[in-house]
Amino acid sequence: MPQARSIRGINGSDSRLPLYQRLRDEFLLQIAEGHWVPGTPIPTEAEMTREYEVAIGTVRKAIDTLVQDGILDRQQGRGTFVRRPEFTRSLSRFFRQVDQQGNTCIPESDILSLESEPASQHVRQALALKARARVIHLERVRRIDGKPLFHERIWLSEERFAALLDTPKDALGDLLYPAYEALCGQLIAHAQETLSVGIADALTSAMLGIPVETPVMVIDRIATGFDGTPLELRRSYGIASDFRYQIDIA
Amino acid sequence: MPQARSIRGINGSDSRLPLYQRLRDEFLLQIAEGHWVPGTPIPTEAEMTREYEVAIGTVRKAIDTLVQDGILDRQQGRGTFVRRPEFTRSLSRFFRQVDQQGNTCIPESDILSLESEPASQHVRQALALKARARVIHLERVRRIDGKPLFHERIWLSEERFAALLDTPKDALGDLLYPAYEALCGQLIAHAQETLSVGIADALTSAMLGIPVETPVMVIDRIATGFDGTPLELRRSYGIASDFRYQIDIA
DNA sequence: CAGTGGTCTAGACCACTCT
DNA sequence: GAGTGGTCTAGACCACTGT
Repeated sequence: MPQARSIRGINGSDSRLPLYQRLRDEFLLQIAEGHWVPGTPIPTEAEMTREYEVAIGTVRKAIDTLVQDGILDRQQGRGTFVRRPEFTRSLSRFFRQVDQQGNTCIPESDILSLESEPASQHVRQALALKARARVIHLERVRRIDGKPLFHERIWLSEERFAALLDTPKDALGDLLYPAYEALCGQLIAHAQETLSVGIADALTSAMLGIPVETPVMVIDRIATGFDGTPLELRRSYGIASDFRYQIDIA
Repeated sequence: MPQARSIRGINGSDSRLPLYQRLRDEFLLQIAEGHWVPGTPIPTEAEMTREYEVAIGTVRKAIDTLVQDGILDRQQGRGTFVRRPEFTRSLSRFFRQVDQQGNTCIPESDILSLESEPASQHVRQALALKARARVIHLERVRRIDGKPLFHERIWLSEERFAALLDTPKDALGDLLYPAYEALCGQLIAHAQETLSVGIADALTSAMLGIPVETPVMVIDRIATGFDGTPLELRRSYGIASDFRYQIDIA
């Protein structure tokens, strides 16, 4: 019988906070520390009730907030899981990405280069690297039916992602994040994207097949792990006229 | 003692749906029909418990979902209210709108023209107007500290907004939606915005003080009332280099 | 102070998934 | 059939707002 580690006093949480919020913090800790990982269900509601000595409604409310935030995923009859983030929600999905049959699809990835280089100051800051750290730099083009959609520049800490240097660049597939997980054990949990408008430089315009100095959408992304460490820095260039973004205001 | 109108059978809702979802639908109906309006609290949880003959937890869950969707607003000790939509969440807030003191602020509105005209086919469709209906067309520039931020074109059904034609255009103030409510009794509840990139035409470039053919962000907005009727069509042009949009992917 | 929403409990029963 | 999350109930007590 495991010791019930009552949530009421522990955990560093402000004990004036409602129980369900302290529970929520505790759950986030379990995820950040890697005790709960995507793929295996987290403990059942009944177990948590015993473990933390709270009512099941309180456990449910704590889980509710995390489900709401897209961090957990309930599956009736199966269990509750840590969600893999849905990068289909990226700003990049607002580019016209349909194939000849009219289906939305994942663009093909064509990696132009993959090499080690010293981190520039900007990259070192964004990835929180030590002085004189090295990074892996990828350049790639993403296409649908051969039509270029994005030109992308990506930087990764060489220390964490060294395994990529031993992999032929044509073997990485169309999606990088599964490769990060499989080859380097690095799980991407969150990302922050910033959209702005720029002007195509020589390389980008050549890659996208547009005249130089045409407007392009620029998407800057910083992707982080479950513990908040920045793992990937990415800049994507897309043709501005292919872009259309829609929101609802309630 | 009013008749308890049990939610269990009525309301056109599919009776296989959970109670709280049928309650939610019922609440949305109260809002759409104007029985619940912003400014006065909706009935208390205890009242609804009696009215619909359900447990208070079920009422709370129904309200929870509407609060989550930004439709209701709970205020402890005061009551629960129908929310006025926050148009501070518009895409337009992603333009650099700070004054000389560095504070975010509401741009000044300078109405260039306000006149009645026959609806074009595009406007008629967007506002769901009858054939040969007339519309009110506004053109305005929005500025901060005198610096132009947007050029806007706005169309409204003349039938609903006739009172605007009797108002001097300088008396409308910086925000139109309060004027719609005060002068025309038209409450904006939702809006849908679409962002794309275009090229400034002669008028827009003159209004924004930029060269012709410079890239501009184009925000198309359709704003609707609580019952879903489209009320306003709006197109805003802003300087692309002032634009920066940020999202989080969880 | 009365009345509101906010938190928490304790349990019943249902619907779904897997074996 | 055993075990999971989903729905619903009934009530206690707390925290905040207005008078």
